Amino acid sequence: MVSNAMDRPRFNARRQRRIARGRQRIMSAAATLFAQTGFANTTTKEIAHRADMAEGTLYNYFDNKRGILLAVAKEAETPMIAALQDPQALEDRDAMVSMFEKAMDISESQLPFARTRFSEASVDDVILQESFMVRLRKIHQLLEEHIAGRIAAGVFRPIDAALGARMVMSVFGGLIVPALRGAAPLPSPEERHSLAETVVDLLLDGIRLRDS
Amino acid sequence: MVSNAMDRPRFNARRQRRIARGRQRIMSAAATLFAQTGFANTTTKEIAHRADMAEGTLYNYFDNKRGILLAVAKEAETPMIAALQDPQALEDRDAMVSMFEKAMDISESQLPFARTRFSEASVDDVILQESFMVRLRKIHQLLEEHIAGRIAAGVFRPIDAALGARMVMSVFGGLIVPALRGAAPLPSPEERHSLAETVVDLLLDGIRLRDS
Amino acid sequence: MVSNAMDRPRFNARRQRRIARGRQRIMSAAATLFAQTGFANTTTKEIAHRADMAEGTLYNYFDNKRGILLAVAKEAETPMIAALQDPQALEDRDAMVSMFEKAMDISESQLPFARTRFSEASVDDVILQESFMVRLRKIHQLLEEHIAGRIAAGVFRPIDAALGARMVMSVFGGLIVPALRGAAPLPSPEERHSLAETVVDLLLDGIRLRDS
Amino acid sequence: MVSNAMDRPRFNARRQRRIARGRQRIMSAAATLFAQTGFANTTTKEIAHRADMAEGTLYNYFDNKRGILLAVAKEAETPMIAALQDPQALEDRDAMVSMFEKAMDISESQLPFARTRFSEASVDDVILQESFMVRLRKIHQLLEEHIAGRIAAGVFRPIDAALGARMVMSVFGGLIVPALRGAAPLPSPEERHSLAETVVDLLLDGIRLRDS
DNA sequence: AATGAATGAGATTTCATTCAT
DNA sequence: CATGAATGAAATCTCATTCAT
Repeated sequence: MVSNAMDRPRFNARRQRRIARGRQRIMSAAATLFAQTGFANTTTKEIAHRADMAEGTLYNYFDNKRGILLAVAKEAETPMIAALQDPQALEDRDAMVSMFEKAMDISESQLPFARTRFSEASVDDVILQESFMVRLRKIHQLLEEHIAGRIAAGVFRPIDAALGARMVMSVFGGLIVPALRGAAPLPSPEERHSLAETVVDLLLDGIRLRDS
Repeated sequence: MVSNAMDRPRFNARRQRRIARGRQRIMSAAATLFAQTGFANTTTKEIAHRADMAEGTLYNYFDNKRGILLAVAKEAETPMIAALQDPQALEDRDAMVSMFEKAMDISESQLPFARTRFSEASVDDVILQESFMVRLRKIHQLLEEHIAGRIAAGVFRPIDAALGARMVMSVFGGLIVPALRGAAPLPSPEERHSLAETVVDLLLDGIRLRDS
Repeated sequence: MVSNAMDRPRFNARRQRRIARGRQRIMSAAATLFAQTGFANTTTKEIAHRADMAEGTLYNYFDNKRGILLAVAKEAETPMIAALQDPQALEDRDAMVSMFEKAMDISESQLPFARTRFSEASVDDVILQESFMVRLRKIHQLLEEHIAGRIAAGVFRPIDAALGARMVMSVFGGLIVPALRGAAPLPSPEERHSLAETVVDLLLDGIRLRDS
Repeated sequence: MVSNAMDRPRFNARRQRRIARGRQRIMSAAATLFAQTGFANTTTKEIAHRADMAEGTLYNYFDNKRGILLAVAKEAETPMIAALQDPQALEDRDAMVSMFEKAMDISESQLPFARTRFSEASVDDVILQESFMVRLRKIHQLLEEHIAGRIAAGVFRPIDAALGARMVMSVFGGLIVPALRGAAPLPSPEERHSLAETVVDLLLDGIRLRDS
């Protein structure tokens, strides 16, 4: 009310930052809890407590509890896609190893977000479609294109590129899903490298055209 | 009073059948709903309605709602393990194809049970441990032994058998998990066969010792 | 329908006995349970189980659960009143001792009935009025008359007979209530005698006219 | 943020008052209802209605219905023990009269609490043990010591002090229990005085060493 | 914006009673 | 008469959301 024309922009910038910080605190708290016991078993009271604010304050940042879930699910920015968007991703063995390594590199702080998205996708249609499938399809498409290219280049056997992509994704899934399910801890960088190498070797020697 | 000794068994048999029918009706209704929207989002009212009985009747068969969940999770009898217990499972290409085919053969009626177990494992510790991990470990162990045998026989490359088992499971997971997540429909028998064949080919040509 | 005029009476007699036996079994089971955990915390299922019959069978003998309670409360036939109705009850020290002794003589099998009546009187108006107060008032009246007689005979001090009666009842209550509350075990016959003697001595030396 | 150090205490004080008022309102409402119809026959709906709040609000103050009961039972602060702790309690006739008088002085507002504790003790083990018996034993012990002292001083007859204590408690019970049971109204101050006087006279003339 | 007590709709669970067998 | 599964009304309890401060 006292603010004049000059204050606004500054206020707004600050305000934006403050709002962003608030949202972040909430999302981080929520992600951890969602990852542990699931969305439905987490109360807004718990989220507020972990975010160190009052229950009512949550509603200054989100419309409702589900809004927090959707934000958490969307936030989860795994480096998977980045890794796969690299046009060199399947260029040669080392590139593939590097790709798997990077794709498995989910930071401790990102894990709850990824877990939440993965878990709640089986229960929430919006998350399944807008957050989960969209990414999977994107990855699938990139992989398919890469593989088609390698086939055209005479490096891979002339298989169904779509199925090949699915195969690669499966193998990657076998590496990362246990951690997302909470059934296994996150692999250390060393474990990631060694896993990636072995898996790529096994994959390649099947997928690569054999010279005999 | 005189014919008690004879009546009891008959009464019990009838009673057993009636109870089994009741339990089964409830579990079947519950499994479908759990698979669709998750345990926490399914109300006892919905279960009762779908099982065509009064809400209170549920409690003549189960102690509480979670009791239904546990029964559903335990019930899920996928043919996976049976398929894998076949000592011939990895004998040759055809045996492997057949194994994958059988392991993917989840009937429409069993699917909700399997889905429930798969989904709720990430939220319910008892299910995760007693129902989910137990089976996974069993499968893993069987595969590892099979693979170690093939390596000893000079058929497979001398890789880490444990990692090989994980690889096979990953590939199988890539085939079946989408259906369990509700992200894809169950594959038809034909699709199963074709999927199994391609996947085995890709797997084998990596795992098989290359001559020349 | 087949029965003729001669059968009826015999049938009826047998029937009466059978019915009486059934009621008794139920009441005995119920009294025990009511005494342990109270009427409201006892389920018909428990009563039926303890009476070794099916739940539905209860309703062949009683209109409803409360009917069982009322019957139990009414049944409780403590020897208190009988003891007090003896015209000699307060005649001399020995008679008084004997009276207290007899009045405390609640058999193990009667205890649950007495306990139930005592406990539920504080919650159930019908029991309070029709089963509890009626008896208390009767006892009070008898005692008052006895005491008035002793005063007239110059044996007791010229006190308010009503208050004297209340005093005697209080002392008796102090002896028996703990057992009814479940706070103390039933006194053995020896304990009863010794208690009665001491209590009477204490009572008498206050109530008896002192000769100086 | 600046004035936090100062605000907190004030906030807390206000909060304490508000909470205390809430708890008190609930306990008062509950005590009245429990005293009338018993714990098991009182619904949370009734309690909330009488406390003039929504049913759910109860659970902001207590974990569950039983929590309310326990709080009510604990609250009941009868002046009995205070009266008995007076070292002069049995000093002479007037002291005894005064003691009984004070011990009977249960205010109208405290009565439901006392009634609840008395009634529910027969059904709830925690209340019986932690709330009821503890106090009875305390009273008993104090009385016993007083009496032993009077005996040593040659004022009372050389009786068993424990039994004497029980006797005093019985007489007191006879005075107060009817009110606790709901079988009689609370005595007015005048009635209390007159009752105490008569009862003490009767007690004393038995318990007091007779000169003659 | 922040607070957190109050709300009330809705979920789970209990259990006396009925009724078909 | 006996049975016990089915019923459904009612009780307890949870928790996302609101709102006065």
